[in-house]
Amino acid sequence: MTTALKRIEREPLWDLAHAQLRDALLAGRFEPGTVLTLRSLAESFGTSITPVRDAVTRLVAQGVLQQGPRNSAIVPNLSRKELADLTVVRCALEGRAAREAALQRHDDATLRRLEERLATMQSLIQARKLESYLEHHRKFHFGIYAMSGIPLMVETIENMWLRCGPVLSFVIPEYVVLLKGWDHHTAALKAIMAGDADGAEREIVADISEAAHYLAGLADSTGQLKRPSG
Amino acid sequence: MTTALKRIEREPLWDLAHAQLRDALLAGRFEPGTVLTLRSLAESFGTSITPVRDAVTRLVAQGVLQQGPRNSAIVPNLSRKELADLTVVRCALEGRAAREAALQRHDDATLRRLEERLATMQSLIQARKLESYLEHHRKFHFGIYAMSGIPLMVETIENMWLRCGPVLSFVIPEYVVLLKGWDHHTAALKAIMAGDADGAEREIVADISEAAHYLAGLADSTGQLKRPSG
DNA sequence: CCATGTTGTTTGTTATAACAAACAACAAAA
DNA sequence: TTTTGTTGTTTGTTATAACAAACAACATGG
Repeated sequence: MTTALKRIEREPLWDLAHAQLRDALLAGRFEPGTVLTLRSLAESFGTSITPVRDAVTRLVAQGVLQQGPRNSAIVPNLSRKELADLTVVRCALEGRAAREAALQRHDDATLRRLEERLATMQSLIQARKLESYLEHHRKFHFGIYAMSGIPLMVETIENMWLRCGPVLSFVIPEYVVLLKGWDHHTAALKAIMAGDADGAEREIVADISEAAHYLAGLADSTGQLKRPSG
Repeated sequence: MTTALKRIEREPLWDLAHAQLRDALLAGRFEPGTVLTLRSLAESFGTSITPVRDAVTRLVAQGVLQQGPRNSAIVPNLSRKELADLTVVRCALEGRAAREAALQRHDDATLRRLEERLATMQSLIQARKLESYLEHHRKFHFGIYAMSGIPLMVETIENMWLRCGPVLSFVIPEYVVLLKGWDHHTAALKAIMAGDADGAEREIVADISEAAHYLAGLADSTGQLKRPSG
């Protein structure tokens, strides 16, 4: 039976605020180092401070926002060391997820969808549509991780991506255009389809490591990552 | 210069509530499946609902508490599948942490402290002081993970431990007394001291896997983990 | 006896106000 | 000029009240 009536769901305001902040962080729309004040956020959302307080509390608990002095929430500015740490954790997690994905059977529809997305990504790069490329790039990675069949894994990896969200936008202009990581993506997918667990893990780890190595080059003398001025 | 005066810091009420709930969860003082209502928690803490709301929001954001219908917070009851997922993630994370720990040099004081703790754990088992054994067991594991030099790793692993906190108490009566996992602990520490990365990872993974295998045997026909009646 | 409608209670959500700590600007004294 | 004290503003914290949805108990009608 099909539901004739649409399900009633009144999403709480703090949930909407949380999602909006989350997307803004992931897209790099907040300059690293910015302090987010409850009242200004409340004003921009058109609500009282109570819902935005819940949202910010949640973000801080997830480690997405750093808590500065006086429990203020600031969008994190990654140092070279923090980026290296993030890379180690991401490699362990995402490498393992790719391995688990390779160990399981998948229906053709799922695999074909990923192949199509890969093709889309290539054309988006050549068309220099960088912002929508990043969206597909993200969905490609998480499409693989979802194939592990471990929701907790996906959730944890998502948390790591959120943490490097603000600096992730730094990578757009130069790195992506050079098709860096392109071969790793195709090789990883091919390995998963072939059931090659070692290969899948190796390619994903290589993809992450190389991107991190590129990003590390953007650090200044103090170790802080900076957006390339070009 | 040494600070002559102690730093002034008035911890927020919701931080205290968060810590108390966190410890109670980790110690298994809440029966899995219990729904935590804001007003009852507020009454037991002697505060208004605002601080406890912040604390609960944080716990839910961390995945420590599950959110049931009507955004209510319930202490999670792990299924066999969720335990298996948790085990995969923990092995990837904690195995890698042990590996990183083995790759670095450590001062003798740190290593000796861990050896002493290991001895303490053994005597606590033989004296059947199970609850304080678990405390030392936890500190031993995290002592190793801290030696990786990666705070993010420690933080993420801590999150995973929190998630299996409620059922972790199930393991106390029988498993620990049998000295299961004892050899893995000593072997892991020895491997780290010898700089044997492969061995360190292997032993930690074995420790986690065997405990998980034991726990999985406690699942009922529906897949829910139950406290042994004995 | 069962189904249905009503009502009261419980519970999360949101807004608002009062509060305290921190910070910035400015003024006054050395 | 520099330092110090004051003041006003900003900002997170907490309590409280009003609100709405969900649930349970009970009553009512078939």
